[in-house]
Amino acid sequence: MLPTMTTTRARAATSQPSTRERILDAALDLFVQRGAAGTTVSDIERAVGLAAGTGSFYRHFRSKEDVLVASVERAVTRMAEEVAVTRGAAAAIEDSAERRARDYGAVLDAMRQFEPLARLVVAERDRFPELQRAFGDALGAASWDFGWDEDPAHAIAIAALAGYNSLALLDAEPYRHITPAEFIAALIDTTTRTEVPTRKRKR
Amino acid sequence: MLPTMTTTRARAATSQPSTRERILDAALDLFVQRGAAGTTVSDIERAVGLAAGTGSFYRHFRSKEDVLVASVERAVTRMAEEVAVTRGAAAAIEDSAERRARDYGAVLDAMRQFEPLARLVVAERDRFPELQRAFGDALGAASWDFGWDEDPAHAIAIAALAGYNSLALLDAEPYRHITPAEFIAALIDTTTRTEVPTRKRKR
DNA sequence: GTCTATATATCGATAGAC
DNA sequence: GTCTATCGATATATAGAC
Repeated sequence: MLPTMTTTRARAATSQPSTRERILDAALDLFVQRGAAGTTVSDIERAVGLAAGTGSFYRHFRSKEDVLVASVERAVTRMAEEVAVTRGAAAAIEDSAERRARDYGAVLDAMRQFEPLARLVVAERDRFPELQRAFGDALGAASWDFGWDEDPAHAIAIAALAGYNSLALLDAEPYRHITPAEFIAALIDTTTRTEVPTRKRKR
Repeated sequence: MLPTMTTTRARAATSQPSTRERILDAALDLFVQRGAAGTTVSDIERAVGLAAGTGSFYRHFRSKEDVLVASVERAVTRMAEEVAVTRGAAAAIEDSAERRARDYGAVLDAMRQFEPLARLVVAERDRFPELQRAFGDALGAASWDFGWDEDPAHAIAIAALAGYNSLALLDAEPYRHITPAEFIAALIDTTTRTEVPTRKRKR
């Protein structure tokens, strides 16, 4: 309401990010890398060029927990927006196989980006339930939602992408030696040859 | 070599676990739950019934990092042995579909067990590279190893199980509402209808 | 093998000068 | 908005009595 309150918004229109925003970015990096408990306020201050150990941080946030929640919520929202755009572009493609390849590629990219953030949320959600809620909202906004009964094969494909991502991250064999393109191609091939209009056997 | 050195092994044959072993168990639980940095030596002491704040812990381990590495290595080895046994039992089944269902069930169970440990390893592997090595060895011992070129459909199925596991853990839709049995059944169904000896079209 | 007591360091956070 | 200085709480770790 007061004139001075417009500072943040005014600066957002210019080039240089405010110290508050730089703290949000740097803090998230540290939280993801070392965990919330493993990150000190001094670390954050040092990362944004403030003198470590002085409480300069507290002119921008009320506590370490405050910046944890704020930074995760911001990052999760941003990523969800990007993913929705990328997947939307892929959805416009005509050819069926090509469209799936592009969509799966976009999904896998999104998972790669989301994964460090997801790890942080899972690790801290007991202490900060807000994080879990923000993450769930973001998944919805990213049009991550789809039915199981309508298309189980698609749900399985998405799960396979998620599994490939985390297994490759763990350096597990053979996934660490398979490229994303190879995996996606095989995935489409495996889940495609079912387009038979005839009813199948038992059950 | 000395007579007093046999204490640990001697007690292992009896009923009650030594304080050292109780520390290993309790510490791992805490590390998984709160992270390494979020767990204090006092927490560990309290969890095993020692007075918190006194340094009794240090009569059994030289440091917190010491018990972190030791507890993860022990747990990872134990789990790998259990998994190998369970999967071995499933491999003896005659019927193909039934064997796959049992094997996938065993794999999924193993993933559920391994997952908290895997999270801890991924979170701390930058600071403790030994953990990553121990985890990799365990994956090998658990007969987690298989080829991509020989059977990509199987590799995709394993990835799908891993993805289902982590997505359900994230409370993502629709996976949180699908039971393991349902998912496995659909997975087998999807990756099965390909047993056609005839060559398929293009490429 | 467990406790008391304590050394030493670091953490989150605040008050106040500039 | 940033720094100096500092408080109070808590952390790892050690020495020594029992």
